[in-house]
Amino acid sequence: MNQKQGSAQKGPMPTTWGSRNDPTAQRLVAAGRLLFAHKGFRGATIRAITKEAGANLGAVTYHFASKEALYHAVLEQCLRPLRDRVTEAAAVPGPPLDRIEGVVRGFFAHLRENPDMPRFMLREMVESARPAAPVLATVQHVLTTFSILVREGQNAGGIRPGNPYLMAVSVVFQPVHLSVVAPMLPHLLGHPQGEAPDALDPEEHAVQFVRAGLGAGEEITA
Amino acid sequence: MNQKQGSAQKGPMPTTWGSRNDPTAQRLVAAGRLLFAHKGFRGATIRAITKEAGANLGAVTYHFASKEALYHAVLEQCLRPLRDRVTEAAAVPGPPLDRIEGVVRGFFAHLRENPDMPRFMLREMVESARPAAPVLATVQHVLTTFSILVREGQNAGGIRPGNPYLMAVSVVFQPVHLSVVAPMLPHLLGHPQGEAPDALDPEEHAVQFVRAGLGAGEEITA
DNA sequence: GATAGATTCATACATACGTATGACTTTCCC
DNA sequence: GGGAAAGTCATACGTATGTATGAATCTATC
Repeated sequence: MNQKQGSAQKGPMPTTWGSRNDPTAQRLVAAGRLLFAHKGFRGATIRAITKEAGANLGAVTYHFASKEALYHAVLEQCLRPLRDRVTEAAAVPGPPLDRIEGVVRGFFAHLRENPDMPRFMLREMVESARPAAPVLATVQHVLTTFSILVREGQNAGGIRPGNPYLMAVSVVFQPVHLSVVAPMLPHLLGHPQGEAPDALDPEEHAVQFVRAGLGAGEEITA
Repeated sequence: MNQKQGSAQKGPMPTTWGSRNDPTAQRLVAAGRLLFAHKGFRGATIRAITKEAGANLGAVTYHFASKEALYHAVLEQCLRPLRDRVTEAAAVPGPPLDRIEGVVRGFFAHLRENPDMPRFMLREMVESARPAAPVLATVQHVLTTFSILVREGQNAGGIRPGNPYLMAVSVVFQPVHLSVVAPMLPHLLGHPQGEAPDALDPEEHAVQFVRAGLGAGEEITA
């Protein structure tokens, strides 16, 4: 009948996991990602997801055993690449502030390539009292990575003193909320269409804001 | 039968609006505020709200005509004081950077006094494609207020160049997400209970981060 | 090409939701 | 104190939801 996701290799193809190589399951994850991001867990119905994926109503139950399991699969597929990208961006050599800039830019790139992700992250941050496991792992990882870089910079002298975790929070949320809000800005401020008042480059702005916010004070002129 | 909210003074007391002075309607707004903030619009059911308020199932329909109308009332009750506080904090005399600090502190104070508000704001930002009217008005107002202060500071020289709206976004979200994330930090980072690793003062951190992020570079030493 | 397993499909079921309804009880003004 | 309006209450209705079920179809191996 069903196949639980954790149990053995009983998937449609004997690969590592029951959804790989399977068009339907893949399409379900893609559709779930789209709809979960835009309507939340409760708001995205199995009927809408399966319709979006061109699959039968029973497909989610068959391939993932439950809506929540599909949700976890979607989260994992969204967040794992982000974790990887943050890890490698933090590992390049150079002064900590430059590496932080690299992570911020990597974050932006990832959000640009996956447009439904920032909404998703904000939503998960807010939706459940206890975030799901992939979210928790990602947040922990990103926050820890940033805070280590911050502490390094504080020891080396390029970053001003302050709690590294709070600094990490202030930094990591810049790409997230700027990616969500910046596209809405023209509409929010009353400008009729996409007519941007000035140049709206959230990434460049974020980089400068973060560098200024963390920096010991002389890196702009240097 | 019912009383629509917009129509005339047909409320339980002939005051300005149908919910003022009425214990039940007030309790519904309070309960709705609590539950909407924690579970979202769809997640907070009328049954849960009325139970929380100690009212009958039909109370929402009777006092507000619909769940959505209650939601709007809740939003209005949440956001109006915030708008007012921002307005008056921005109006005090002084250099723009100090007034921005004042607005940030006012923001924090408001969020501290209304603990379910930051979740609420993030949620509304993310939940609906088009935010509700009170949210839109508040966001517009706060963003405009900040951007005006930023531009003033840029002209006066205390604030570095850059798009004022993006700067406003970066500033205004600091109180919001710090208020949400900071209490979760010890748990997120694995520290068992409320045992904070260092001093966790989100407000002080935000003020310094914002000043540094916006400042032209010399206000710390000055 | 038959057969077993994997997958799709239509449909059914139980539950939870927002709202409607009409009877009941309280409150207030003359 | 009587009566109308305001408010409360229990219950019903229609719909939407996640999941279960069993038959039908596809796929691959011998």
